[in-house]
Amino acid sequence: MQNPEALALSAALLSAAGELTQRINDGVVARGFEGLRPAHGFAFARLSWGGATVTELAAHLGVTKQAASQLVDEIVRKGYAERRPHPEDARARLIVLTERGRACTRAAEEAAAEAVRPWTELLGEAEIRLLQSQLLRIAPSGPIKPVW
Amino acid sequence: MQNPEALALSAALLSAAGELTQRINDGVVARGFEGLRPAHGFAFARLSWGGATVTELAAHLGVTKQAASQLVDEIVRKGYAERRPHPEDARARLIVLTERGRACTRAAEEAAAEAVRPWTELLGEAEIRLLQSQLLRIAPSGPIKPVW
DNA sequence: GGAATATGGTCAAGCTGGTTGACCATTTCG
DNA sequence: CGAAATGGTCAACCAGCTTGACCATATTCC
Repeated sequence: MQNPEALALSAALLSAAGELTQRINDGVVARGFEGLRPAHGFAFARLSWGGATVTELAAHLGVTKQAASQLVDEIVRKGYAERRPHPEDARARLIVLTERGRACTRAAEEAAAEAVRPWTELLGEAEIRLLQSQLLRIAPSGPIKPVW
Repeated sequence: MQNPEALALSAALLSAAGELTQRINDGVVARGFEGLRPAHGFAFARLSWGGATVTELAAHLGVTKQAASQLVDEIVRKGYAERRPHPEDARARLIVLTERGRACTRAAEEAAAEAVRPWTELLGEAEIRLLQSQLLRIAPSGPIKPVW
């Protein structure tokens, strides 16, 4: 792949990612969950799988544990999650989603499906599946970081 | 496409985009251009096509013109661009890249090619081309926004 | 032509979301 | 047991953006 092509690929990837994030967040807000930013969505994604500690969340989001703690403050204050004592470590606290938090996660899934739909119409079902499989092979499993 | 799949696709897309941004920026820094953030790269991309006004840049980046003006201050101070009087409008100024700015743009192209290389090895040349064509069809041409 | 309005740009102040550094409670290791 | 490591929070600070006010030049319209 030549240089300018690689840059075009990168720009397209970033542009698509930004658009998608925006649409998902808009969709979540439209479903009645206010005061949320995309970062909260990524936190929910991690929490929905059995909860997590602040430190685990920080690693997942690629920020300091102080920043993660602030974010947890926020979603707790808004009723999406709660801090419980950790069952195996008295130092730690387990952050778990409330029912409202789980409802919000489902809303995000719906919004994502809705956001992807125009792409499916554009590329067709088969190509979307291929795209997904390519991206899954490419995507690192490390922390999810903002694009810039 | 079912809900959880759409979310998985989104996560993969965002993850890949974040990783790519990081690598390109690292590559640019490694080539000796310091003090730059990914946002600067997107500004350069717009400027390299004949320059732009602050307002045009702001629209391209999806920020206020004040924010764009600050960003221009920065890259001017660091020697990547300069403000010239606009040839057709005495109110406006045309921001153009300096030779150093163009060199940095070339470095970004190299870094992008380098960042994409492992993906080419993973998927093969043909699939990468397909991926690019899919993304180009999907990507909106609107402002480039951060992923979250 | 000239007043009214729109547009390009900058300055200043403030907010938000992150950082670093210090600290306490608890756990783990030697 | 004591020392070091780990989970978490508090506090102070900082970068990058926003809003609001303002000036200079262009454009519109009578």
